[in-house]
Amino acid sequence: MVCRQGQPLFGHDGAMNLLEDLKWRGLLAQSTDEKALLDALSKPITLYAGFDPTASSLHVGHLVVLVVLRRFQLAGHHPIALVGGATGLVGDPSGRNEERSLNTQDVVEEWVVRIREQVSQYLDFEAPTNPARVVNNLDWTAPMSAIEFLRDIGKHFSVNQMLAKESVSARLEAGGISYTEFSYQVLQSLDFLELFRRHNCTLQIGGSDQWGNIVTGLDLIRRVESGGAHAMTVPLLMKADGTKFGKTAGGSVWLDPAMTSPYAFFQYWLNTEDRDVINFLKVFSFLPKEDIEGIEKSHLENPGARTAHRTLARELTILVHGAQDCERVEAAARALFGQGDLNDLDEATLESALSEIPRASVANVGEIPSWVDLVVASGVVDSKSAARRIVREGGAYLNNVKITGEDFSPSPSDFFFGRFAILRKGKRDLVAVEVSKKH
RNA sequence: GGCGGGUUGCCCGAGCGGCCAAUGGGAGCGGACUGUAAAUCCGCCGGCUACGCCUUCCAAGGUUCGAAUCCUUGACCCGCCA
Repeated sequence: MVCRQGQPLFGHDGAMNLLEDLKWRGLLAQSTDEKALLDALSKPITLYAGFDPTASSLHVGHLVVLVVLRRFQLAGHHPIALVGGATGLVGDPSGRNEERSLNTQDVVEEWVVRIREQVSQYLDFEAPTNPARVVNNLDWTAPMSAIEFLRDIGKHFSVNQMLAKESVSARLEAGGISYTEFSYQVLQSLDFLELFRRHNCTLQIGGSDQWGNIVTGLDLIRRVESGGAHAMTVPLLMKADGTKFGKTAGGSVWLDPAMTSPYAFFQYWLNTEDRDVINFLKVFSFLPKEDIEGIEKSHLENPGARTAHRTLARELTILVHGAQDCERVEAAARALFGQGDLNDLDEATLESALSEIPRASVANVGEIPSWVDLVVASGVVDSKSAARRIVREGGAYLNNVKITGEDFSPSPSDFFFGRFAILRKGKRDLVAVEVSKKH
């Protein structure tokens, strides 16, 4: 699994292949001296990327870096995923114009556990020559005393330079920064130094907003260990319309299936704008260049077929949720969304399709709440006012048939197999209504 | 510690005693057109037991027939000075 046939892993050519591929995918934003990096990569190196526990799950934005880490592993290098048990307690000022509110230690601890699990999913720990590692920076930060920190680490930092960092200066402009967040770059630098010492880790990768923090680490390594190391960042992904990637009305698209269902996840990618779809395939998929170019060609010839979108959705859902889930949610979408008549679906198909989407339960067919109440109960809309508005505006459906009347309620005969009905809000938001079994 | 400015709905941002559930923009939502795309156009966009009622403009008090708008106190933010 480590390399594609015919591709030399190492040596100048191997390193070249890796870098050229990253460039072609648009994954190279900045790096330290490219020749030096190329030289370094001609032998297996150890590299790392850090992920701070700022929520109980990572989201699709993190996936860019995770996937790059994996690309490096596939090319034979040793990846380390660092979970920021320490840095997560402090808060990175990068890219924020406001101080973060601190999370409690308990909460961060819990998130560390979950994120550790998540990052592990994308790396191979069984690889015979280059197994992955996961580390937690709390392990070397927590035992350090304040005096040690100030004398051994702090002494190597110039406040002048720290202030000049974009992440800090932006905040000084915007209104201020606490000493806590100001110190973040020191902690991150310490991580790089520590991994350099422990594992001879000589490359850190991250989002381009991390460039400042990363090169500060390089300085520290140079000063303390006279060591040479490298840095590389991936661009912050933007959508063609200039908005942030990975956000929906409901917030982030999470990797945790409990937070973003595999169905919603698949739909997110399927609904990618045309202008972005090829770009996203390059960034996220492991499909080789030739395949993506082929997809691009057929996409341009017949965009309506949405093959590129479908490929993207599939690749990503398989990567994050596995092939089985992908198949399930795709089948569900086909069944519910397809041109076919809902009446043609058999009970088992319908049941499994409906299990993928938001739902509302009904006690028995004797007393069925209104369409409005059901949609609110499912969580798909926030208030009855909003649900009523949708009915009024002609966006309300029962079993693919438009309904009118704000007080409309489904009747018993609307339930397939006496158990299921499907509500739709607008073009693509579906709600399953299930009659719960009698006790 | 002193002086000045600020805190408005998801975000930005008007309003400066009644005409305010509160202008405008963005986001979002529905419709039309399409391809479960984009752009465009139209409509919506606090809640509810809904042509009426209820709760909002940092918090708590107060003035007034009446306050987001005035006063007092407090919290937080910003700027200048020490």
